[in-house]
Amino acid sequence: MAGSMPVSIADVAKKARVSISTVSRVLNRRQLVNEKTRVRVEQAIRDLGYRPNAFARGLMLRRSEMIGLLLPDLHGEFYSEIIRGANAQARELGYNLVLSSARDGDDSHALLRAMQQRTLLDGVAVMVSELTDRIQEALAGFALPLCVLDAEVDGSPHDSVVIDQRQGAVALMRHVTQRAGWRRIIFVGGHETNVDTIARLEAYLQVLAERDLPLVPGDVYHLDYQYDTAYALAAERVRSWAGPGHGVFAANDEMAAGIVAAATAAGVAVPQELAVVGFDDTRIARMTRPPLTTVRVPMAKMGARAVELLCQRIAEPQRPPTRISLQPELIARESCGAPGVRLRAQA
Amino acid sequence: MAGSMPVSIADVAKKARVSISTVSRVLNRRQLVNEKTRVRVEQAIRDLGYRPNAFARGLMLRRSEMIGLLLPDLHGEFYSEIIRGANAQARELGYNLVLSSARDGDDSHALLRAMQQRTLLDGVAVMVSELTDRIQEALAGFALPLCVLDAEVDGSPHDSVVIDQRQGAVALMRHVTQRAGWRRIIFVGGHETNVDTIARLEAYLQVLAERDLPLVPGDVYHLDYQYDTAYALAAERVRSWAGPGHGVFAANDEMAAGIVAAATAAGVAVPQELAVVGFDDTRIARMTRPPLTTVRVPMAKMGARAVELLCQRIAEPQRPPTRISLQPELIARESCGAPGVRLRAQA
DNA sequence: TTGTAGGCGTTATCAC
DNA sequence: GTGATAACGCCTACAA
Repeated sequence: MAGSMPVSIADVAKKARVSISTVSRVLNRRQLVNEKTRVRVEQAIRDLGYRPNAFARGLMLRRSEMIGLLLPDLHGEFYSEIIRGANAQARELGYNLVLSSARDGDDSHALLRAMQQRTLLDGVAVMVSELTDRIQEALAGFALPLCVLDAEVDGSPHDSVVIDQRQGAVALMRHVTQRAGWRRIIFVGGHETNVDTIARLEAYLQVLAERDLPLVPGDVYHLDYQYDTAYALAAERVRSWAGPGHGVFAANDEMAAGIVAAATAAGVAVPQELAVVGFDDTRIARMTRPPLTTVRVPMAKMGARAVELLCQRIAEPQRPPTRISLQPELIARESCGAPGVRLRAQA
Repeated sequence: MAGSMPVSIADVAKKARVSISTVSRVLNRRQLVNEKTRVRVEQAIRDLGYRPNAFARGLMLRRSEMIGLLLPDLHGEFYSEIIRGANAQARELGYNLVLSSARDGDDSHALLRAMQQRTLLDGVAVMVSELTDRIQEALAGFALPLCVLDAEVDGSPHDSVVIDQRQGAVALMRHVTQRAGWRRIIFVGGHETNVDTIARLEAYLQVLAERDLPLVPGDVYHLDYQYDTAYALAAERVRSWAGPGHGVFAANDEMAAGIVAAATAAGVAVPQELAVVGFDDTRIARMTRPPLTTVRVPMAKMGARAVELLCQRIAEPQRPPTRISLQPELIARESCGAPGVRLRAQA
């Protein structure tokens, strides 16, 4: 079958006793070639195990059918689901997905540079978790088709798909204050510069004000979205947090689960002595005991829509920027202590 | 800055009043270039916003610095961790990672074909969960450097990194039969053709025989590795499974967690009335109540080592095939009912 | 319907 | 040190 030395279109042409262009036609516009010749060429292709060279092809066509997906991290189900959705949609549209993630020291800004530097990508979908100046700058000067996930960039000329975090977080906060009767709310977020944390904290402050609840600065914590860290913090603080009408708003389900586990381990009953809610509705929310009240974020959909937008722009570079806003959904379960609220079936 | 029309190396050369070759030399820093000319060229590059065309470059160099990672699925932490490890290692070695996964109808075999068809990949790391004839065939005739994950392919000429599943599963089975005193063991695996399930089932049978325990055909189930499916099955069967010395060996942690949850919901105490163990030691294992006894599979490491092997082969195509076997590790927690066994600290 | 020839943007091999 | 020039493998007018 496949010889070990690279076989080119010229080899096929010779073997089929036709010209190079005819082989090319067979490869691309099959209809424009005589039936008999086509069969002969196809036979030669098979015999030689010929595979068109994608570099040469790309050099002419100026496209690789590859798009990049740049994520701030790869840890946990949140990103995993985005990848899953993006991958499925990319395949659907005939693209391959090139994955990359900020890691350790080097931030997204450096990666953005690298991605457009000597790259074969037709475009990039990028999720930024912090909007530093350098990142804004990198986005603004980006040379490839671009789609921004999750972050709101003011006056951005790029396509973007965002979650209406504010709305979801407000709904959650109203639920716990109105339905579950929380009066003291501990906020446990990610890093202070994280865009998601910022949006959720804003909602926290807004509803606190709405309900005339005092803002206690010491009740706002900034961690890193990880289970373990939240567990450790809660293990230390949970007794001081506990009390009637007290609850924790964790900025994601992982941290919420860690807090529930730490509370339970410390003998603090959830939700009776300390209620807890999370965010994202990853699978861990249902597996926690009690199951977490949370806000469902359509992660896979977000990935899929971003890829879709990106591919549309690649196909039609001049179209006006589109912004897709995905609505999150309040998922009321038992960890918040609201009486008998079951908005949907639970596993 | 960057003009909108593609600027080539020729433009840079003209602007810097040098030849194309000199620009190329500046770019690749191989040979010495006069300091003054170098500066002039670099200035021109900046002024024009020149980025070398990766296709043309690849056409000459015959490499893209991209490697593929082909997974059977993208669902859940298992694959997510493999991706994470692979991505980190790829970056480390200067490669980009192109992700792909079998989805719905089209199996890995079709994907393998597609990947080498018109692709710019320097090599592919592939994880196969079923060793059908078509897949074996696709692997055997693969034209690119290849590294196989997880599956044992007899007499394979390829590099591979595998987990010694058998050994891990045997250790687990011995633990539950000897330390925890199980005498009836329900096995809940993935699909019958799944390579992991096969290995774990073999260990199950082996230790059953070792311990002179009867094999009850009705006690072997084949599901799909999902939490929900396992929950549903257990919800229905858990009362008939319960009993002193009875336990469930689930082939992954997700299913084990589902079974624990279903048992708890049905009022069957874990591990007193029904013990449960899982496999993989994903994070869910620690979060389950009681925490799961399981076998730790170094998923991220598996991904990283596969990429490493692959890149070594790309660099040195003629080297003899390497096979890396990673050892799993028994993690004894509380769900198995063994008395006071704590091999390691728990979160 | 098929062939010829030019070009895509690099790198590599020579000369100078 | 630097500059022509020939590959690399493919696509696509244009000609036949």
